[in-house]
Amino acid sequence: METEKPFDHEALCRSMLEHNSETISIRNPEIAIKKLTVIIDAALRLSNKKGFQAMSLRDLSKESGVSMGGLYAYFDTKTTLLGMILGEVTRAVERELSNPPQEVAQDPIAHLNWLIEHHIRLTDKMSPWFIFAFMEAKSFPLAERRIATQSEELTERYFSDVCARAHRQGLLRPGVPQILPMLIKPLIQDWYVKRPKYRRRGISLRTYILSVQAIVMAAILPNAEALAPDHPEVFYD
Amino acid sequence: METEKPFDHEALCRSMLEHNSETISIRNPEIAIKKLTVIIDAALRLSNKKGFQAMSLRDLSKESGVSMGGLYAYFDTKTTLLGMILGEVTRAVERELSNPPQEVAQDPIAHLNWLIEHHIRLTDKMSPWFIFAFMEAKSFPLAERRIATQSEELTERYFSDVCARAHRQGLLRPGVPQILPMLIKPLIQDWYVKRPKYRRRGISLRTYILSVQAIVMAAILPNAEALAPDHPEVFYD
DNA sequence: ATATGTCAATCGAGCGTTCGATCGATTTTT
DNA sequence: AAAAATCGATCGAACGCTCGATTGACATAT
Repeated sequence: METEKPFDHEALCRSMLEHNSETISIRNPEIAIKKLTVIIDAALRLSNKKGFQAMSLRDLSKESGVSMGGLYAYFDTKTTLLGMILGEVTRAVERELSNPPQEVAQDPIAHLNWLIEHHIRLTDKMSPWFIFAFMEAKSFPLAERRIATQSEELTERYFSDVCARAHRQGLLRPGVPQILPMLIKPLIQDWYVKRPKYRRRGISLRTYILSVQAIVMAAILPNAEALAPDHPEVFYD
Repeated sequence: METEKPFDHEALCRSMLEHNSETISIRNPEIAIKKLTVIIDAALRLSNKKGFQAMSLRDLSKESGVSMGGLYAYFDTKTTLLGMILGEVTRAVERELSNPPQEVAQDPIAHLNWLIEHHIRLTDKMSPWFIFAFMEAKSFPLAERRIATQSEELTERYFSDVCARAHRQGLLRPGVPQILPMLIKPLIQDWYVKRPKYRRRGISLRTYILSVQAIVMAAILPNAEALAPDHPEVFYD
């Protein structure tokens, strides 16, 4: 049970502590990480239920079991708390998607499939974080919104770069929409944006990944056969 | 300029007044519609900027030019205001998508393309309304959230029904993901969810529609040629 | 071993402000 | 003159945030 999640909140909060050491007044790292985990956990739960603005610090205090004043040992402003969470999301995306294995990086098609799979898996493991970043973005203060926009553009560049490479190598069939790289992101996002729906319908993570890959491959590959893979349960019979 | 938008807010607010006559205390319909239009217009503008919860009624009063007390002649609760807007969105979807022209309804493929085009065009004309319904849904009270969920499921059924019909008629190629109908919605939603991005990149509505159609057609049609249409500027060369 | 001193960590009452909602006075329409 | 519509002062509750008081674990002195 303890090694279950490689991206559990505790590990993320450790990174969070390192990157915000000047605004967190707690000196003992063990205590800080443990409590930060509880606070962030509660903050994501409340935010994703009613929105960050609508979450009062009294709500957060009650949900986390940390007093009002105690909270302010971990952030100096409600907006700072927002920025801390947001920063951790963008760091995770960069960390996980910028270093594909060598054998994958050489083949643009394999690279694209790798990006799709790992991006979905990342957002799955960190879904409360991504839901937060996505749904609250519009109400961010200007500075924080810029970070969110740049992070979004970075993600898209992963897709557009690999598509451009595939195009240069003549791997695309005719009639691939130029904005296809922009449309991969919403396909990936739906997994965490509407997660309850997919859970309700019994769609597994694996099925979802295979389906998105199949759609994207169908959109770009010249030979239609390449995309009827060996997972029949995923597709129309 | 006056006949520019078939779904201008005034027409929508007229429908809104009819469906909420018991909670609106203004007796003169002309006055009511005119003022309701101003109020809803301001409410959508403010909500989509900072979130419905974060929008105070004082903000709304200032933005709309209607006094605090005046607002309460049009709704008895802030939540009621939310429900009024939401109801109008679901009505519009049903009104616009449930009656395809006869010649389209007979061919599932044409029907699917028709649904994609008209759904995108509807959300484009009513984008503030759809942004509101989509972004605020999670913070709705239970009753309002149910309406939103059912509306979402209705929309999806339009797509899944037509896909099922295409499948029964043997029009689908092998390897079409069973969850494809679920994934059409996010492709459509991206147009209004991330509209500033598409505007920034100079993507036209027409290009967007053609691109989504091309991706979906590529995903379901057996012959890849069918999807290299006569709009070269939309696609990779 | 016990007593004392120290300070990071925690707490919750209370600050000024703003919230959703109310209502009697006033203006506009009929 | 009566009715309809509009206004803005007003309310108690709740907001983000501050701050002085308290705790408890550990180092030092006895």
